[in-house]
Order: sequence, then C-alpha cells, then structure tokens
Amino acid sequence: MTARTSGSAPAGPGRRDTRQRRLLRDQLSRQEAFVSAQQMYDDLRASGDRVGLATVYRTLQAMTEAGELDVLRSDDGEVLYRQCGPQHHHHLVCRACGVTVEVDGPAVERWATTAAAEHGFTEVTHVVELFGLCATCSRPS
Amino acid sequence: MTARTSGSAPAGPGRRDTRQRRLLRDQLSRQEAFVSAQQMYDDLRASGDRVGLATVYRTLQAMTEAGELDVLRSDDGEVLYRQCGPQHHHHLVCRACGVTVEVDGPAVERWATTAAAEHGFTEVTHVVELFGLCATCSRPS
DNA sequence: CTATTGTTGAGAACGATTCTCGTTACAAGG
DNA sequence: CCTTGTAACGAGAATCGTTCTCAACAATAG
Ligand SMILES: [Zn+2]
Ligand SMILES: [Zn+2]
Ligand SMILES: [Zn+2]
Ligand SMILES: [Zn+2]
Repeated sequence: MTARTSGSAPAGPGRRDTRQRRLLRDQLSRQEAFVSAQQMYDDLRASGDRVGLATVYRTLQAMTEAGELDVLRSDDGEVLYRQCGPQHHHHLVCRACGVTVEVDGPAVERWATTAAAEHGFTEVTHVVELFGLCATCSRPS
Repeated sequence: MTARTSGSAPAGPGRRDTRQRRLLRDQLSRQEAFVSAQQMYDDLRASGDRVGLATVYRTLQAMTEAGELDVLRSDDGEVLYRQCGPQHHHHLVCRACGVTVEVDGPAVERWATTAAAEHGFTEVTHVVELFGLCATCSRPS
C-alpha cells in the first residue's frame, strides 16, 4: 500500500532533510552578500564538501520558490541569491564585494502602484535595486 | 596617403553607414516594445532581409553604448532593447506583448539618492522597472 | 527492516551571447 | 571613377550559465 491515508503532512517533493540542503542553508545564512550558484558550488567544494552543481541550482531555485531567498541578476546576467528578511524590501548592493543592505521605500511602492494604474496595467510587479560601492570599497587603495 | 590630414570628423569605428545598420535602426524606430537581438534577427529575416546574427548583437550593443537605446533584462535572462526618449526615465512593460510606456518618478530618484547616501555608498545607479499586463493584454480571451 | 519515492550527481544538452577570421564594401583620395 | 585602407560583415566555432537525463542513493513511513 502506497497511498497517503489521511490527515498528516502532504508528503510531496521538497521536504526531505538531506546533507546537501543543510550545507546550502548553512552557507546562505552565513552570507552577507548576494552570491551565484556557481560561487556557492565553488565555496562548498573549497571547504571539502561535495555537492553536485545541479543540486545547488535545484535547491536554490526551490528555496526561492518557497520564498526563503531573494533573487536578482548581476550586470552580466548571473542569477544571485541571498537570504533576506521576510518583509518586502529592496536592495542596496555593492558592485565590488556584493555586500547588501536591505532598504525599504514606501514612496517607491506608492509610485509604482499609481503609475501602473494610470496606464491601465494590471498584475504589476516592480524591480527596484540600487547598485554602488559600499563605504569600504569606496576607499582608495 | 591614409592618415587623417586634419580638422575633419575623427574617422574611428562605429560611423560607417551600412545596409545592416540602416535596417536595424529602421526596425527599432518602428518598434513600440522592448525586443531581443534574436527577435530582431528573426523579424529581419522574415521580411526577407539578411543580416548576420553577430551583426545584430554588435550593432545593438554599439547603439546602447552610444546611448541610443535603453536596455533591460527579461525574466528569463534575455537582453531587450528599445529606442527611448533622451531624458532619464523608467519603464512600465507588458509581460505579455512587451509594449512599453516611459514613466518618470522624481520621488524615486530622490529616494535612491538619499537611501544610498545614508549607508555610505558612492557611485550609485538604480534599476527601476515595472512589469504587468497592459490594458489590451489584461482583457479576457 | 523493507518498500516507496524524493534526491542526488555526472555528464549531455541548451540557449543566449561572444569570438574568430577570411571576405566584403564604405568612403576618402587621387 | 578607380584605388586603397580599414571598418564592418557573417558563418560557424566557442563560451558559459543553466537545465535536463537517468541510473544510483537514501530519507522515512509502516
Ligand atoms: Zn532581500
Ligand atoms: Zn563593497
Ligand atoms: Zn526607456
Ligand atoms: Zn500587452
């Protein structure tokens, strides 16, 4: 007999606790900066832990869909991930070191909503990110 | 004799008037929506004009560096181009058909500047785009 | 413990973009 | 016009991030 009989947790995909997922979660919670899948893969492997590249990609995507990670795209097209706070916010990212500050902008939210409405657009989302050099990376050599 | 003798226009790269560039410029000025290099390539070829894919990429990049085009990245990572007005503005883009409205947001500009300054960031740029469904694409079947 | 089935990972496949390099064709000169 | 120097082209190979395939593995419920 295989069928789920009743009342317990819906035993679908994405809920097993594996060594690989633990490693990725841990590394993400230690990360201040936005990082790419490739970077996570290299970092893990550098610290002696073996995790398949495909698994890194899969897990990061899954965590993103589960709302546990924020995503953004670097200038050269790489997808970057970061564990952020739960409330809606935007990012101030250092172009040099990746360090990120979460910022909120009520004014921006309002503007986005009204601007979209004025033009008859529906189901509107917004992408709002700031890029610059953090205080540390701003300093001369 | 080859050398530029004097006072005329600096005859560097990027200034020859070729059939390919005319075609691309024309198509862009007729386009209301953001489009990818691949799309431009397909469209040209569909109307019987032959332009190499590499040329499409090169020309779009060159025009962008020359400030003649705006760029943004679609959700799935493709780079999209559009001929826009010269002043600083942001975009309200239809996810379905690509139709784009240029919008400005003084409030956003101010917010970006102050938020970055508050955290000691320098050389700050911002990415602010709105995505949704335009009035036409919002209508049911 | 055993069966079930979600997970993993090596490597192939993909798709957008970039590079190579021999050929073509602007556009100044003469 | 015709000659030249060289910017621009373009077909195909090469990159590179990401996704797919599928056989081997390992969490878990019973
Ligand atoms: Zn965040
Ligand atoms: Zn920094
Ligand atoms: Zn624009
Ligand atoms: Zn539309």
